[in-house]
Amino acid sequence: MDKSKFSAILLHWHQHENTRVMPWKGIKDPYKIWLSEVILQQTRVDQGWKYYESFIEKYPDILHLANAEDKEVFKLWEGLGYYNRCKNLLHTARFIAENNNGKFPADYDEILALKGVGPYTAAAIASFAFRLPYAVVDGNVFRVLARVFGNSTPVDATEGKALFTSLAQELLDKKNPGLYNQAIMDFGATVCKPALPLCSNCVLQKQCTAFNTGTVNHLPVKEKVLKKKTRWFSFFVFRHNNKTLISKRTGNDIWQNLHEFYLVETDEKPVWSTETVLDVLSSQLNIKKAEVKDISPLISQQLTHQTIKAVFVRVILPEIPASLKKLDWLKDAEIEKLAFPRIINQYLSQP
DNA sequence: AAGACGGGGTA
DNA sequence: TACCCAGTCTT
Repeated sequence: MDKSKFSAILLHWHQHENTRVMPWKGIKDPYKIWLSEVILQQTRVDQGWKYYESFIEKYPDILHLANAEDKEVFKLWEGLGYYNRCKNLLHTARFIAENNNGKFPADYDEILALKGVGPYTAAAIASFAFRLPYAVVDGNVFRVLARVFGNSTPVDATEGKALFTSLAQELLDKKNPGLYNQAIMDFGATVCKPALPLCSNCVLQKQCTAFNTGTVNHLPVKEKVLKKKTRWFSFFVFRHNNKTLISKRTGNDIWQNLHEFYLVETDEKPVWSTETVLDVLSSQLNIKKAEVKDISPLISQQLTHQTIKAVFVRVILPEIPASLKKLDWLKDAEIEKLAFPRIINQYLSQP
């Protein structure tokens, strides 16, 4: 592949054949670019689209976001996953509001230093909003470059990341960095797709090493294997006087900053009956008076790296025991304002 | 360098 | 089910 022709072919394709439309495409407002890029980290465009629109509607500029309450912003992020993105989003909005008078930094290194902004997002903001010559390297770029240049260096290791970043930077059209970055990502997403790429109709077919050697389906190469585990959760839905016990998740675990019911995690599948539940309540929480309303069937949720299997046990407490007094007991109207993991919302939305 | 972090689409 | 998605942060 002739490197000097690569960007020209891509830009030509972008101008004449690329019909991909997105609400943030072509805009220059760094706040909106930043927001869209954070939402799209490890997230499909279709999935992030609605979230972007509701964020822009509610927080049209960075000061609106900076002044929002955590609870409200997390509720808007609910369901999108990778919730630390939301935490960092708020942190950065407030940082820019306080330290830079709400003005987004226009320098690559300053942008990269922001929390939640890595090399990809910094290059995207720098090129789209400020026309700076930084090449984006995301999953699309890894795939397109690995195939076109027939490079089987693993993209998920340090060497491969450096190699493809350097190659991307070399190929970047320095006069149109934003346009070029947009082009290669759209190309990767719509033509040079992970599965069933549209090679027969590809403008790079003649120059593509992978196509010419029949290795399209073997590139890019990844070497890391995902380890999966299964976890067993028992959520106790404690009710007392129309209030429910709700806690906020903290610590180094999934769903940080989201809310949940009183959780007991076990190493094996829990086998609950009214009797065993009452035993556990008595021995662990010193609850002597309780009515076990019902025990849900096992509900399963597949995450990327773990399978969650959860049971929900509804318990009516005639009085709040000392062991649970300091926790938050909330009315339904308050609960509706909080963000919950999908598996809990799934349970709550059941008839 | 390796692991952790969600939820959904596709084959 | 396995893999991937406009990646980043922590250990």
